[in-house]
Amino acid sequence: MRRIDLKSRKEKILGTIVETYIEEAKPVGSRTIARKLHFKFSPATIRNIMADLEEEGYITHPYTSAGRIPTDKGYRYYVDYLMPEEGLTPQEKKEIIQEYKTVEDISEIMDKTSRLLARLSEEAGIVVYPCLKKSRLKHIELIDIKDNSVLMVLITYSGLIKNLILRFPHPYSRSQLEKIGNFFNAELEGVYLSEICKYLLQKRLSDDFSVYNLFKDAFSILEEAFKKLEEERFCFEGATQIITQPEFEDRVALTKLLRLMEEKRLLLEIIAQDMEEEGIKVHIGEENNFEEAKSLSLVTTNYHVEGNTVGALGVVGPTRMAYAHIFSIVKNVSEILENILQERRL
Amino acid sequence: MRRIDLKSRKEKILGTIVETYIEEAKPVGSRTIARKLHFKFSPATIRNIMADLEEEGYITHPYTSAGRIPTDKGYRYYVDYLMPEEGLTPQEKKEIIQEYKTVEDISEIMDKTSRLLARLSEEAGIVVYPCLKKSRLKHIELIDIKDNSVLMVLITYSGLIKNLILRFPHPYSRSQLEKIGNFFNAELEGVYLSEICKYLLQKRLSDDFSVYNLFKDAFSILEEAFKKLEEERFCFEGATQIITQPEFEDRVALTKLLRLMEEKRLLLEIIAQDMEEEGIKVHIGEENNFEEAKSLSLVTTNYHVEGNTVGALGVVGPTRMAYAHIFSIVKNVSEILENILQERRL
DNA sequence: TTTAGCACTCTCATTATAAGAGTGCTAAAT
DNA sequence: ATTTAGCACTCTTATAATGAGAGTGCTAAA
Repeated sequence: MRRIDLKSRKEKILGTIVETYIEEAKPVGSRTIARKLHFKFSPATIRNIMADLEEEGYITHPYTSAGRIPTDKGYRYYVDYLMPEEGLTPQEKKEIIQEYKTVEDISEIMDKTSRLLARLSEEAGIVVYPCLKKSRLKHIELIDIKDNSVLMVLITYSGLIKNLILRFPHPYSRSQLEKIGNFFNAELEGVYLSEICKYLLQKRLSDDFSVYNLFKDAFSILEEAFKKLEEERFCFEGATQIITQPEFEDRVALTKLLRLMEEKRLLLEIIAQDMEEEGIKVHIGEENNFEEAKSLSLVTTNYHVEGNTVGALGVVGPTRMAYAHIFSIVKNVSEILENILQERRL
Repeated sequence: MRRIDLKSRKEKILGTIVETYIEEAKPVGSRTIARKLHFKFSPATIRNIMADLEEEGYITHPYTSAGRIPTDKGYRYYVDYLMPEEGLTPQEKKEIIQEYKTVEDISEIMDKTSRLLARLSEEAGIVVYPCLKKSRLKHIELIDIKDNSVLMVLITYSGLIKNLILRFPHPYSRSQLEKIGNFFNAELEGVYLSEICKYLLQKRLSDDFSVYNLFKDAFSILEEAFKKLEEERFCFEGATQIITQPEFEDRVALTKLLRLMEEKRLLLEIIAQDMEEEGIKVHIGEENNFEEAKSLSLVTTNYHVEGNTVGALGVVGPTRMAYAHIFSIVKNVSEILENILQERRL
């Protein structure tokens, strides 16, 4: 949405309404605004301006004579043009450092990140695991575990480690496995995981048949295993605390929200769509395509390792959320997450 | 608690009160009971008996003249002596099969199990990961990943696979790693993971010094890594749906519950304590040691692989929960989980 | 020992009432 | 041409009052 020319006085009042409503969760009256603006305008003047803002669709009345609350359009204008840039408090920064102090494996990092987002924002936090497909292979190890089963350990340059169990139609001897493993490592090192199958298929036509023949009848097994890497995993934390917000005292709103919590995949879809686009994105209420999410807002961003977008994270809550603060939380947490992942790359 | 001699008429009435209250969530009156018992007794008779039951502490009044609700003692008696043995409906059995149809790695199994418990019981489900310490080592693989870092893959006979990253004070060559790996596999195969450190320490005094010397300065690293295996991981699902139960409309009760949900570790503690004891355990309300859990009940059981208790699972909800049904859910799900884990062992 | 009858208690839903917050409009002030 | 004060009006919310209903406990009869 382009910036509409709201004269600065109007903007100040809209901003005050939005911020006050975010804080207090109840309709904002003209007197309150006058006070917040140090009586630069009288309540009567403010009422006139509010009538204009309402006509233009930035705010509404819940009933004839209550204060005003922002509409989605109002929040959108606030987020795009009025929102101040906020930083985190030293306290919050300390909390982040503290949380990440003892992390080891990736699922722990994801867990802690989503908890952090939830706790700092006092809404729900969601984090999508770094996606393997966009990482380059550093090393493959094949370990014979039983009969026809082989454990394949994939290690990527981005520091991700993934175990896959392959069930072949017939057993391989240890020396055969070693041969295949060496072949894989020689041929596939540096290749993006998403490309591996394609790459192997091409090899079929190439020179080194002796090893390829060893596993070519098991190719479909490999293909299927690599498909597993496509699945997006994610963490979601804080559902319970967003339920206690006053907007969900209403039984209908609550039921909708609960359905969404059960079907978290819908949220994943929203957040995954954003992944391709750089920067922090905000989705406000009705802007969301899913019926269940139309009373919610999301603040999301993607995160990178070695310059590649590998995942996304964000905060989910009612449309009445502390956008400025949450913007800053999402920004900071994603940056710190990037640093941590960066340090772990191989 | 021993069976107190409640004459069978009393028992019938207590059972009816418990079951009706579980279903309806509101105090049960004498007329309702009379109807449920096909007017074998008049409401007046039932009132007399209820007065006795109340005096003995099995039921209470919320206020002078409402119906009765069971006390924790009442629920306890019901669970111990009155509860019928219920099975699952074919529908439910189908749902379980369906859920487990496509499972691959252990975290997926745990995830699905907790979701299953939550969905079937309409309460919250909790599952503790199989504990590695109680598994015997089948194979160790050491993979050089970067500078001083080595990936250690532990494979157990129970089919669990665990990756640990070891950061050594100095780098090892590939051939050194292989030597150490071979040594480990030769010496440690079949040893319980909890015993490995102790076992290696004993080796210090033994004959084969040449390999032991290679890593003995890194022993503390190993020790620390193995300590990681002690941590209990778990899944918890369904918190949102137990919040909607009428008992949590009260703001105070809700707050307590939310704190518990944030600090899920408390639940873990309860469930982990039960692990040592065989069979299905029921904890009712005040029986729980934690303040926050005193209005909740847990139905838990442990599960086994190869005869060893390796984990636990259960259902958490308000004291007014469908004990008979949930008992059956916990029993069936744990059995099926055991089968699945059993099939995966190596 | 069981049951019918009845007075009594307490909740819950409904209604009435008053206080309060906030608006919109009009007319005066700047 | 704006801005503001004043005021009537609207709608919510809290509180109290009321009555119906559910269910009890007790007494006395079956």
